[in-house]
Amino acid sequence: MPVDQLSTTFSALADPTRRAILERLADGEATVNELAEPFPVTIQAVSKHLKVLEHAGLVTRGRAAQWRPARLRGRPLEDAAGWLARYRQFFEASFDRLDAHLRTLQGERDG
Amino acid sequence: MPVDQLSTTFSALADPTRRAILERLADGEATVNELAEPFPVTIQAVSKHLKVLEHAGLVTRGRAAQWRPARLRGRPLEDAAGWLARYRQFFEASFDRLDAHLRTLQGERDG
DNA sequence: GGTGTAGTCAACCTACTGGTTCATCAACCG
DNA sequence: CGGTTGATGAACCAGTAGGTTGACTACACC
Repeated sequence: MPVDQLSTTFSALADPTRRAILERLADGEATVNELAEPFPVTIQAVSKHLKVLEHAGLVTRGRAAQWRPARLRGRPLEDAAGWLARYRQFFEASFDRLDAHLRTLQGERDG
Repeated sequence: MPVDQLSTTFSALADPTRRAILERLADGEATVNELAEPFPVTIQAVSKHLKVLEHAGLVTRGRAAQWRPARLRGRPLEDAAGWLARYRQFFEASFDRLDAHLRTLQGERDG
């Protein structure tokens, strides 16, 4: 029974169609029809997915004439990434190195 | 219909009990009874959660006498974090500014 | 071999999910 | 006004998820 924000977020991300929708929205806002185009499901199904994403705070909806463009909101993604970041020590090589590199860069700039 | 790895991972993370189990396992391996102790559910339910986590590749099980200790595996978490990292630009706070700053620096250098 | 402890299997129940179809609302356009 | 386009609402359905209880397997120890 997912009620907390993090559960809602991860749950929303657990569907490939919804992740694809978010990927599309990363390029800018889009209408339901535009979003539905690549998928072999009905518009209504996509509309439902958008409801889920909206409920999770991952998208907001605008209103322009008869269109209700969806726009990405990153906040919950940031929280999810924050939760995952606590397990960095269990990740293997590459990310660690990237992170170390970023820290080094930052250190050079700030120090 | 979550069949891909990422969907399986996010789906596994979408349950607060399972996330708590992972948090516990970050401190080292534990038996089913130890893992079940904090939760108001039966051992069987926790056993099921472990099955889900195992199926998602997030834990492996050992075998010592009648115990089957669970151990955290970070790999899928890394993949999930990798997916989320693509949305860094949509995060508001520090990372965003750092990123923008880095881009600016690079632009100055390259342009 | 019998008893206690750790854990899983199986059957079952309720609730939710992702999808459908059909109907409806809202806004533009001729 | 009437038709068309964009999108949602509602009812329904099959499958899955998370939980339970009860029975069972596996190992340890006397």
